[in-house]
Amino acid sequence: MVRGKIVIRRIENMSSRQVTSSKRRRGLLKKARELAILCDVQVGVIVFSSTGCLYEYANPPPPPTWA
Amino acid sequence: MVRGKIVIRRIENMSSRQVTSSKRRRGLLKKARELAILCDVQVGVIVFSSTGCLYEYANPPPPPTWA
DNA sequence: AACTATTTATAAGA
DNA sequence: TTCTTATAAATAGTT
Repeated sequence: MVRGKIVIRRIENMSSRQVTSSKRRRGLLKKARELAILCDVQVGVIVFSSTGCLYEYANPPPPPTWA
Repeated sequence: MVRGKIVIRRIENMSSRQVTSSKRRRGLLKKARELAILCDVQVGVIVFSSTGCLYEYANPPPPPTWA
């Protein structure tokens, strides 16, 4: 995408795969947050990293109307 | 972000909110797919639109090693 | 739905 | 891993 566009294919080099993973994970969670706020929709994102860590985003649903 | 940057705040106009929602939803799902493929991680995304539709992306987990 | 001017995301490098 | 920077990608406003 940047200094030479890339092809969407598994990155073989492990260290660059991890670097890309953390960068893109941040981007994905940010986009999820923006979509939820801008458009007032419920969004959930989960990412299980290869190191066994869980990263997630979820926005709370609106309160029930009977409350 | 584009012809005048925007603030991340609920879009009040309903029709533009819906347009933005569908555009950004597509972008989010694409990013999720790219992260999963490039970095070989498990990703799940769900979006509940205000019209009651469900949009999702999930990549299958790797097969169990004992198989 | 298509276009396009800009902003944003990000690959590579430091 | 965090910062920089050049460039690809996403997208806000318009048509």
